[in-house]
Amino acid sequence: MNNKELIHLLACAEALCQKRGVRLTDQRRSVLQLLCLSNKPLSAYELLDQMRSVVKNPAPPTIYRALDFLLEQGLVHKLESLHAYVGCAHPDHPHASQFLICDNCGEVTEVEDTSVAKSLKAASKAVGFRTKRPIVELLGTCAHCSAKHEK
Amino acid sequence: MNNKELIHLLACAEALCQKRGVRLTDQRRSVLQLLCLSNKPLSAYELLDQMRSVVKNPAPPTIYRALDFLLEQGLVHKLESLHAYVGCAHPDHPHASQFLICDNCGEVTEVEDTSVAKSLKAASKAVGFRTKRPIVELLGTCAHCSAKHEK
DNA sequence: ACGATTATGTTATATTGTTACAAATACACC
DNA sequence: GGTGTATTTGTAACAATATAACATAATCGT
Repeated sequence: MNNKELIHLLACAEALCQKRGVRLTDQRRSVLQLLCLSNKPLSAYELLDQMRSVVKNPAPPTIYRALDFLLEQGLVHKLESLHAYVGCAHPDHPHASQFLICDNCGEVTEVEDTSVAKSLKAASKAVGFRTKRPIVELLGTCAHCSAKHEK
Repeated sequence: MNNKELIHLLACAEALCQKRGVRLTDQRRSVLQLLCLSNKPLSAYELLDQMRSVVKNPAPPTIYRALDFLLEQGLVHKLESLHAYVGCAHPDHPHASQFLICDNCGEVTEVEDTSVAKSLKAASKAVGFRTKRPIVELLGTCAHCSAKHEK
């Protein structure tokens, strides 16, 4: 994400929190910012390292609390299969996304496929299951790496 | 899983490994057995505890190696969101499954929905992504717990 | 029987995440 | 503005999950 995008996203996050009556404190904003500036998912402890340039002696709870908040507000996502976190690409509307995770270059793409969402809904409805949090992470090879490997 | 089912599943696993020229050793079989007998997912360390009744001094690698093998052979699945493992319900054919995980009672149901598989395939194909391992875990409330809660 | 491969034993350590309690800050209300 | 309350942050210890490294043992093909 470039600088202009970051500024827009932070403004968006700010507005969202204001509207909801929750506080986007300095620490929370910093964590969000670090995630958005990174071009790859960051683990909690990578975030912890990077936070040293922002606060004096960050400890694990510092990060996990900020992450908990941001996850609740839908501003970041957790990638369960990587134990890592990414900034949400579309924080302005609630959504169930899917993640395409390239195990070659590490690139992660967030997509929102309505057809996937629909079929998941149908499958769970068929057995009376009420989904609160759908986790969809596809591990594989991105287009770029596939092409490169075939050369 | 009841005893008869377990015997069938172990025989099936045995045959599969034979066919593939890989070894289903005592330890591996024990881990598979423990997972299949459990009515809920087990963490690696729960397995480790239970293995004490089978081998003298099991250490983490004992379990993780067995799990690695069983995962490779498709005999067990890992639930990324729970850090836990379950015996595969249909080991005899390769498949991409989805898991419905009840966060109330802990029940996990493995389903194989072709419509979900298809839409995931379409979504990834659209961006040139080649999926090797699809992870689909729906966290929510199972039918039984939903009904109970409404009473 | 021999050498090579595969599996296991053992110790230590890395990584990820939580608990518990104290101090500080922000907020609502008077 | 002061006061009590709720929220956020600081800090230390620890729990849970997973891997590394290297030694020993079992198995397999020849």
